[in-house]
Amino acid sequence: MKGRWRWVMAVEQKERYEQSVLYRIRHSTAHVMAQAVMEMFPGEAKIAIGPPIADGFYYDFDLPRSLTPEDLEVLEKRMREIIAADHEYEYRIISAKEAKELYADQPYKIELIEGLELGGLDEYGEPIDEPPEISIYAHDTFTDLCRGPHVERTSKINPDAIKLLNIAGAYWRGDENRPMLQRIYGTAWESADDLEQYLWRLEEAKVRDHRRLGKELDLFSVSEDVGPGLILWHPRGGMVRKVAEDYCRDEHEKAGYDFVYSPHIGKSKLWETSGHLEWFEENMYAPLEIEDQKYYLKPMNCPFHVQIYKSKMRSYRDLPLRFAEWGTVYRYERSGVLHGMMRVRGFTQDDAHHFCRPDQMPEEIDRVLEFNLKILRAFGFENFQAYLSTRNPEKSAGDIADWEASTQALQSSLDRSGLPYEIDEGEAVFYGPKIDIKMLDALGREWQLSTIQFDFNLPESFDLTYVGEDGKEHRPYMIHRALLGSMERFMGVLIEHHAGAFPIWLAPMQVEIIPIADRHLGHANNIAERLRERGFRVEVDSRSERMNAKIRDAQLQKIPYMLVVGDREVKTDSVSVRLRSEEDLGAMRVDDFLDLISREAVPSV
RNA sequence: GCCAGCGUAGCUCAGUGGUAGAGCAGGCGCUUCGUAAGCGUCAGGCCAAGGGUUCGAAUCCCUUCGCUGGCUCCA
Repeated sequence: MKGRWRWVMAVEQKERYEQSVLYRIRHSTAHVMAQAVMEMFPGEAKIAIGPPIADGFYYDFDLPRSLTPEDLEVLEKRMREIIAADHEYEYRIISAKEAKELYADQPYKIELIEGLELGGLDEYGEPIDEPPEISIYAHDTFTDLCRGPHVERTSKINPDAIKLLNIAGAYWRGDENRPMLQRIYGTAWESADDLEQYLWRLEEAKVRDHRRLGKELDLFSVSEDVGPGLILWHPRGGMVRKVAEDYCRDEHEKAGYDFVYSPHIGKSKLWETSGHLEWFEENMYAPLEIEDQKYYLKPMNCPFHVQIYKSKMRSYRDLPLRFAEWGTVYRYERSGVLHGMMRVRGFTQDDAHHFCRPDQMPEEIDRVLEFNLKILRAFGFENFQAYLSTRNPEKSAGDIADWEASTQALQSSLDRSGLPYEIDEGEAVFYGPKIDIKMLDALGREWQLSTIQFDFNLPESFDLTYVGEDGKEHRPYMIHRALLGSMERFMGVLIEHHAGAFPIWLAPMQVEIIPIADRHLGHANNIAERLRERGFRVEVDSRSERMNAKIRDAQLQKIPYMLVVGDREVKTDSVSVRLRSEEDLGAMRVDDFLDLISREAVPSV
């Protein structure tokens, strides 16, 4: 549903889609919808573009008034009539002049035609290679500037397999300085069953939504009184985070990282030197005045780690140095972009900075990439998409030659890793190119977790040096990296990925002990104690409720193990094990259960 | 930030100009039960906030705050 669906799909998948019947159906349905909208506002509707997207299509319009949900029903009804009339889609290649006459009263179309005519810009305003050819597709009263392809006739669209979904604002050509258009999103499938399935999928996605699960499982909240985009971690969410962090810290230690800590604010001079005030100020909060000095809340941890590096002379023998910190940063994000835990204003990065000699750089990138994947896999992630972000000409510091060399270094490392990746042109941060690893959320939106960023600018601007074998000063290279990204976003993605049923080692509560009657409480507490001694997270449901109710509640809380204890279990020092999958493992001795959970409550490998 | 929609009890929601409701959750009793909700009872609300229209506003209008879906921007 996101505009960037084009990049979410792998290239081959995208090409296959563009040749599919479904693609033509959706494209044609978009035209039918546009016709219905034109009829609703005769002479007043201005049409923009209407392409197929991942699970449907959209069309952008400039209209005299705002559309309402009721309008969608009217439009949908009219669309079915148009479809039923079985109009043919007629293709024609026309000259630019002819096209301009045809769309004399359609300013957006005129702009598109001029783009094609003058210099090969496609409908998104992006450059294209092929020589542009202007073509139109017409059916019934509607003629669209369009390169197709379409179905032959409107009757190829199944009237029971289309649905208009929602209305949204969208800037013309994605530029916030240009007019805001009204976008109608719709979906179209080959069969009513497919549509049904798709709608069901949307409902399913809502069930996995981390904001809903966050409430239901009591993991986190956002308080209006604290402020938007500021997360409060509840005990259960906090436990998941603690376990995740503990694991990561241990792994970092094994991987040769040092742990550092840094403050939340720093003098303006620091941020001037680092370039943040030049390049990142719009994301930084207003400074605090302390004794006539301006201090800024940190949006990144790097300048502090750089200062630690600079605190003494470094020898080539000391490198690489790897400073890790779970550093909490604050960034101003525009109010409309905030989204649960996924997009917030204060977050804790599992951040680290590597300082190394130029000759160590390739190995250092290889290592961090490998370490990165290992960590993500431990949390049950298998499918991610890597991107190589290249220089943004309008937002970059330093020499172009350095940019090229470092981009090349990252790319070779990606090639060596065998990880599939795509190039994100112009998406780099101001100080260097980066490798990003992204995950999809429940609704198919992608979120960036890991980032590995090359930096040749901070070593320069802070004049970082090490003494080489030759006794002279040399400039180290620097890598910024965050693997989980931010604990907040990671938690959000983790919740959705597992639909709230965390892997056993991460589950905030691992075992619920369910005594059948009060006389079984003693045995229940005894078992709980034995499990706690072994480091497991256990609680006894001692409420005056029926066993069924206790099971239901534990099930809803997605607690991995429910241990039912009644007369039979007390007699034999055993427990009846029920899993959250609803599987009933039957009775087993407490010691056997301890073996079971010890085997299962571990990170994936 | 922009376009649109929404904001009623802790949660999910009904109420659309005439005395604020339900279910769940919570408190208190009773119940002691074998794999997804035992029964009863009590309490809980400045209807997001502020202003206006009206004899009368949860309901209509305006402003602000917050949330949701997009757009732009980003970990």
